[in-house]
Amino acid sequence: MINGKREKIKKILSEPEFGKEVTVYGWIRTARFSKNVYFISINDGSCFDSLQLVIDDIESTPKNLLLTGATVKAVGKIVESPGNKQKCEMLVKSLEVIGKSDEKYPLQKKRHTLEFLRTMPHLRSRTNTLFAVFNIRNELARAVHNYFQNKGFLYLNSPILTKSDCEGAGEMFQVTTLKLDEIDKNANPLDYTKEFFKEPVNLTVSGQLEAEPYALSHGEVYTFGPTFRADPSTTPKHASEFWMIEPEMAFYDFEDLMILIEDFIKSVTRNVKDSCPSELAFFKKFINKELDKRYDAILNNKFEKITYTEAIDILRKSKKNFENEPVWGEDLFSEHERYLTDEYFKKPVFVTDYPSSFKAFYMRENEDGKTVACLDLLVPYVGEIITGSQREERYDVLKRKIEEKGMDENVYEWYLDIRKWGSAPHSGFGLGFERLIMYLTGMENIRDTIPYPRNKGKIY
RNA sequence: UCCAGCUUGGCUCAAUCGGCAGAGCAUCCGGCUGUUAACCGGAUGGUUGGGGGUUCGAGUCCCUCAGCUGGAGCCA
Repeated sequence: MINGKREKIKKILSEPEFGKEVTVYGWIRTARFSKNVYFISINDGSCFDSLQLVIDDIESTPKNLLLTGATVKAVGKIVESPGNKQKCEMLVKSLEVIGKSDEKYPLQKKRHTLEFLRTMPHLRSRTNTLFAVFNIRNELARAVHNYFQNKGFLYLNSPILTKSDCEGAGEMFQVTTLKLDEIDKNANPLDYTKEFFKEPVNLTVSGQLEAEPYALSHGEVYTFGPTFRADPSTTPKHASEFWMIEPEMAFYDFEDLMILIEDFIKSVTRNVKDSCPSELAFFKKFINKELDKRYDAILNNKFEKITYTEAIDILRKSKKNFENEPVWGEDLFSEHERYLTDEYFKKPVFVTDYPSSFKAFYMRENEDGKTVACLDLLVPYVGEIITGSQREERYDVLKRKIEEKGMDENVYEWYLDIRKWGSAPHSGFGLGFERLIMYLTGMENIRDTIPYPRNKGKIY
């Protein structure tokens, strides 16, 4: 028995029982050797902080095996530490290297660049930075589930393989069992009779359309799963495979939607702040000195609400020299969004009621006939993290919009059905999980918030 | 897809006008009475991303290819 006799470092550090002899297993982060005593910091994965092992009996300790990255088993007594960086440490009675390392081990104890670490996703989670990122990611996931579960939302597993394209949410990955070099590319239309599903199927770009029907049976639902977009972008904010949280709620109008989003973001942010103090202290020290301001911006502010029309007005009145002139009827550019969040408001901003011309067909048409009840939530430094809207629940209006946008009505028959029978006002939004992680950790590249990132031209 | 920048020991970076490729860390050896990403002394380690060109001489200039990074667009 190993695990049954193993004490986790998290428990030792959080509730130390001085004088107790325990057995720990872990990986060497740093080792410091002086004449009469060795210090080894080990991490066992149970928490961000390491345990310091103090070795007095240096005669029988194989110093040359105590390399960064090696796995050790240590038995010893937990004592108060005279050093000021930790409150307790282990006086080692016996130490055994059970998994060797060597001089080729690529991780040094000094800082590496994140680009270098990206080349080794199988090892980088052993570094402080990535270790902390994935702890935050886990806490945030827990917080998301807790939030919706406590509110009685149904966790819906929307399909990964799907026929729907969510109308231009992004480029799709087509899934096929056919051998690409055996396909008759000249056939028009392509012959799908030999295809597995007998028709084209893609990886999902959004679970929203599939979630809406469940909102009209279960009232309040949310999805939380992987999403795939074959966009050619390789920007720090885009990944080909990322996770989205997509709640859909019946009997929520646009105002209800904004209240929920603000409460939700504040709740999960508070949760991360309270449960990951060691990680956040680390990020503040090494990644982003102004991390506190980001938490302040969310926790101690009412989110700003402006309409798209007001946003255009603010931008046009600003003295800022934009490369792209803000014009009503055209979408906001990145530089415009950045100005609003980073310079003008310096806190999260809802930009609402965009012109329907460049927004999706399912967004509910406003009384003016020109704009729709939609929102983007913009946050400082990261930009857009949420898109949401009240959904068009009126059968006739939705049908008209589908026609106007030149979409194939047959494909959306099922989607129209839920407006035909028992329709109800409903709203929903999509949150890019990794973008929130970026905001809450200060990490500047989405590839450093995903265990195994995927991008155009690169599958790590 | 477009634009810009970068590529030098295992890692992070220097190298002035085109003139002897260098430092810190890692590793190894030695030292140090409790260290904190320890410290002190020494050693090992290089076809300067690949290919081509200009030049007496190229890390440095030119062409080309590749990879990476950033920006734009698109989006979450």
